[in-house]
Amino acid sequence: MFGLIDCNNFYASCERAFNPSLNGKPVVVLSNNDGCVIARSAEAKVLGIPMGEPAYKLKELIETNQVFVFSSNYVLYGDMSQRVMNTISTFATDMEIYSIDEAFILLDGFENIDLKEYGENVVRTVTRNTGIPVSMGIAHTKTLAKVANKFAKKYKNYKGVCIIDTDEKREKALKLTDIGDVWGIGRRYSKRLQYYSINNAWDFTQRPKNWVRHLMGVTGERTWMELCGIPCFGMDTPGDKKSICTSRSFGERLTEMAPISEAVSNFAAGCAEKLRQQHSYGCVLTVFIHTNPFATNQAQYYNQKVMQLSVPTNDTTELINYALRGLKSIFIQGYQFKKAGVIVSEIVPERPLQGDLFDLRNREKFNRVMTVMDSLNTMYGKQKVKIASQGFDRKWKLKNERLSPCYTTKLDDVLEVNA
DNA sequence: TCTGGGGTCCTAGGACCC
DNA sequence: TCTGGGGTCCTAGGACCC
Repeated sequence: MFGLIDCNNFYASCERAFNPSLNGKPVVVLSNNDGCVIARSAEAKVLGIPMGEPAYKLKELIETNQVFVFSSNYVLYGDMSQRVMNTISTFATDMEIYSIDEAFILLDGFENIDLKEYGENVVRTVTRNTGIPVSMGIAHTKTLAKVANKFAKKYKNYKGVCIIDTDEKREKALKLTDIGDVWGIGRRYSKRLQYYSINNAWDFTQRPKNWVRHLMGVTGERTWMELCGIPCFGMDTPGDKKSICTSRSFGERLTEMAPISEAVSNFAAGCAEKLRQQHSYGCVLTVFIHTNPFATNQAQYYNQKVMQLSVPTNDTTELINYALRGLKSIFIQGYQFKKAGVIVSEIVPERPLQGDLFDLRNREKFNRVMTVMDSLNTMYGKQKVKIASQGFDRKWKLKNERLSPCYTTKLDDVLEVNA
């Protein structure tokens, strides 16, 4: 059996964990740049605030209902996620962290254990240890565990745990699950399936396998089988990233090269750091810039430059160099730029490294520089040491006017309790 | 005025090889 | 008039996830 533990309204719950006055109140968390809603507490959902809605469209609704609004604080959420995962890991020998707020665990050898009791214990313990409410779904396949998890969240008297372990329960659950809510069926397929009068997950399983294969390929076929109780997905051990992207929308529109160069330097540096963390090198670097696609009355420009690196690298200085050269080749004066980014792809392990016969760079030396830089930044804080082109102006910086404190990672932000 | 950021996998078709 | 059979690799686009 697979268990899926998923945090309830994760980002909103993180904000609440250290600010209990928010309990029972509507809370929303906004995306970078305070752009759109990416998390909502149950109360905010009741108010009809949709996921992904731009914040400015909700201004009135937010004011009249006294919704508490937060900029996203990924440092806090990342740290809270680790705490949740640490607790879950004490309950299982095989665990797969699937995203920032959910994890699968393998329930093998649990034949003589009361799964309901076990699940309730997991849910209770995680919530007690971290302050984050979670739910757990248990079933024979990952996709069914996902379905079970939705019911665990939906019905209070389940005490946060739902188990689908018989055909009767499976049929009942699938009949109550909209086709679009199935893991692996997104907006497009859900629309196409509805065209064939498939409205819920049960309808879907009643179609012949070949028909599904024809319409949706092997991925659809796998989902079909999983819903029928035949496992297609095992526990995954996520390997190294195959592409790494760092990109941001700017807090204000930029027209000049200088602040955009600074931003792009920082994005390249971010990619380099991520590469070093997973002990990989990148072989291709892409840099892109574009104007604001929503501003339809303005002149639009999008361009990107893809560059093959002469030697695979994870060196910040080298990647910044490429990125800035690429930027220079695509930047045009006269546009209001809104976003830029750097993507590193064709990622290979650090060793063995294929060198370049004519390479003049002292790679040993630069490697040591990077190692020292990383260790200084680990010890004294992010970006204590950086490359000059990363700059200090930060004209491109994000808008985040409603940022909560970093309660768990910054000494100055630690809560004070008056007793 | 104001609309996020980061990933994965699969498939079809074209170009090429013998 | 008639034009084989068997492969690989790459890329763009489409779908999905959180």
